[in-house]
Amino acid sequence: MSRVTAQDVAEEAGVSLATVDRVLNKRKGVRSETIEKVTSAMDRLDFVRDQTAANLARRRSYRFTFIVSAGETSFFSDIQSEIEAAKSHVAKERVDIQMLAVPPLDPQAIVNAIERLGDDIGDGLALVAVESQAVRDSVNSLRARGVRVVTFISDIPNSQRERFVGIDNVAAGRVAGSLLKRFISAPSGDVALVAGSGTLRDHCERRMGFEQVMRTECQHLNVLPWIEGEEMAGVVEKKLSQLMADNSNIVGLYSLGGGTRGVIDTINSAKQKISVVTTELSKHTRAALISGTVDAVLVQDPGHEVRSAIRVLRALVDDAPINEKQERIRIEIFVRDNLP
Amino acid sequence: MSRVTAQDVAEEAGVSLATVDRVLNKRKGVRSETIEKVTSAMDRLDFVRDQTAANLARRRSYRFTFIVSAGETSFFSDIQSEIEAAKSHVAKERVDIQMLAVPPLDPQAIVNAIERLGDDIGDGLALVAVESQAVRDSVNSLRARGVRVVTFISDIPNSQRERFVGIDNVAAGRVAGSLLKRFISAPSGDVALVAGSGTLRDHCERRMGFEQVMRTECQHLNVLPWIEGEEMAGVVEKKLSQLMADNSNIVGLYSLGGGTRGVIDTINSAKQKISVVTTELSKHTRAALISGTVDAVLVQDPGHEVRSAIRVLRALVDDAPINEKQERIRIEIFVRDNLP
DNA sequence: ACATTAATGATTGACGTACTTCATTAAATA
DNA sequence: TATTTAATGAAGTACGTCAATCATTAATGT
Repeated sequence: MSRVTAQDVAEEAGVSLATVDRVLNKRKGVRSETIEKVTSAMDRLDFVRDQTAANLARRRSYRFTFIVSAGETSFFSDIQSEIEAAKSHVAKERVDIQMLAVPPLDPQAIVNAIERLGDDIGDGLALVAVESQAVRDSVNSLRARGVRVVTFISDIPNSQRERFVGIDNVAAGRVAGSLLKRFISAPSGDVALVAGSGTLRDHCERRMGFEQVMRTECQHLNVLPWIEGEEMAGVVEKKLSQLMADNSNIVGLYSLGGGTRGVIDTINSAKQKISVVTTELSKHTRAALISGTVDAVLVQDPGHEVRSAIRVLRALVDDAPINEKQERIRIEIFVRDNLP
Repeated sequence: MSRVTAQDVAEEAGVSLATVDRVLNKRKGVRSETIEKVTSAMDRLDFVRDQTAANLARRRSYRFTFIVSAGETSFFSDIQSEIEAAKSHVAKERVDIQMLAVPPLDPQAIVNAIERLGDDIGDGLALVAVESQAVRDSVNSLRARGVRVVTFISDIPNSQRERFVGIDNVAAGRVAGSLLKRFISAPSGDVALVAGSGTLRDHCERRMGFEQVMRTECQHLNVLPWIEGEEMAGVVEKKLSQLMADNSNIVGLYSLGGGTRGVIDTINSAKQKISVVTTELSKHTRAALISGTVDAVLVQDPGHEVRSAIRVLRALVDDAPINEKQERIRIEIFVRDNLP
């Protein structure tokens, strides 16, 4: 039994192929009772239109742009290589992807990039957003032009972006908190907090989630003022070793942004046994997990995020439903034993 | 700039379309130097063949069969509904899926099902395998007939199955061990182990991984003889409450299979504070995570597994490369705060 | 009754690749 | 040199849908 075609539906419904096509593509000029005849015939025959043939006939090809941060963190270089990998992978399916790396934390750079691209931006944009009115406006005007926009990794709420592809950062912070709560067996002590920059929404949100848990469930633990590491290992190392020299009672640490290498180096050379949770799966965090310096690493899978962004953009362009379960980006917890 | 077609390649290489096609589809009758001319032209023009058009022309449609356990556990009912969901989703791409549920733990049922299907099994089979020579033979003869076979969730090594779609269960057991090791703050105590059946390979492997960690890293903890719960909540509850009555010093528990509801009910009605790690994300384990009865739940994502099995089977049929990163099934750790 | 509009049919040519047939040319063998 | 064999070209059909055109029919208004 071969597949049911539109022609079969036409015969079953007693109409012409042209009419079936009109119904299929929601073109006007069909009486509602005829529409009914056709749709019921489609149901009876279990017709599913062949997307591949449809795309071919439509000459539809998708063109998407990724604008990502050119940060020197391993996370963003992972993101970039995942985009490259996906690019060649989806090329077979008539999806063309271009990537632009812009200086991190610079709203104007994003706005300029979008301006410069013009129509070359294609059918959709995946954007690592930075909180800023200029970016918000830029996104909104893209949407007005019919370009589909998703934010990526870092969201910009209250804009017309149609979706955010990334994790719930408040929840990520809470996960860190509730893991540390369980990991720390000491009856009391201080907890250090290392972040990248206060201007990054995702960092702020993680911190918020973490402190929520600490405040409400860990009265025995005292969260120290946070260290702003500027995403640089050297800065982190300097500030953290100072902090540890000043506080001999540190029992836990959460590093929620870049510069994790600095955290690891500092702790390795310290004597205290500290429970540590960090982000990002890099060479360094892997080694630290295995050696036991770090207890858990919280991660968002860059590959999943890139593929998800592409699938979502495609679904938006096609007006197709989105498989929510598949597109949910996980807050992944890695310990020594489930490292990939 | 529109896409590069095979026709463009033909012109660039100074040959006919027919020759390009011969090269593209590895048909014989082309001189090696001509092949070189064509492939280099493809490189120069960045030609990527249009899969959608190719599939259309080939009239290729895929037919895959899933044989899964009809177990009454929530995990397998999740698997089944994910297969149903995927079925309608991939139908647009000319992929036809049928599902067969067979009695769990019954090798002969699997063999019979495969026999009965005959050629109706289609191009590929995803099988929740059971350790047995009869099943192994059955798989091997399918492979000999050209049917592509992947095992699914539960592997059957030393067979000709081309791939296993599922998690590393030994690693999952180790994860449970190293989490409990950190969660348990008591200086010493007993640890209970609840499994389903000793005849299930995945359960044995998890147990092995768990005991590895306990033996080598947790000398202060004593793993009690394991409880065989037969995947039934009632049985688990009975045996576990007996065990807890006999041992007043239980500080940790790992439930690695079905019947987790029995574990939760028992612990809820006990007074001791026990660190608990379980499997499966069900209504019950979610509630237990939120209430704090359970500390962590280790999960394999059924949706991911189903979609992965389909993608892998398709790649096998097409002789296409497999995106290893995308197909790696994660050992997911859920705590209260990263519940989906 | 006639003109107008709306709904439908019939037909056709894309889209990019697969695959076949038949003819032609070049190379290898006798 | 004649003959077989291998390599290539030329041309066409098919796949299932889209989209456009033109012709036809039915329904509506004047």
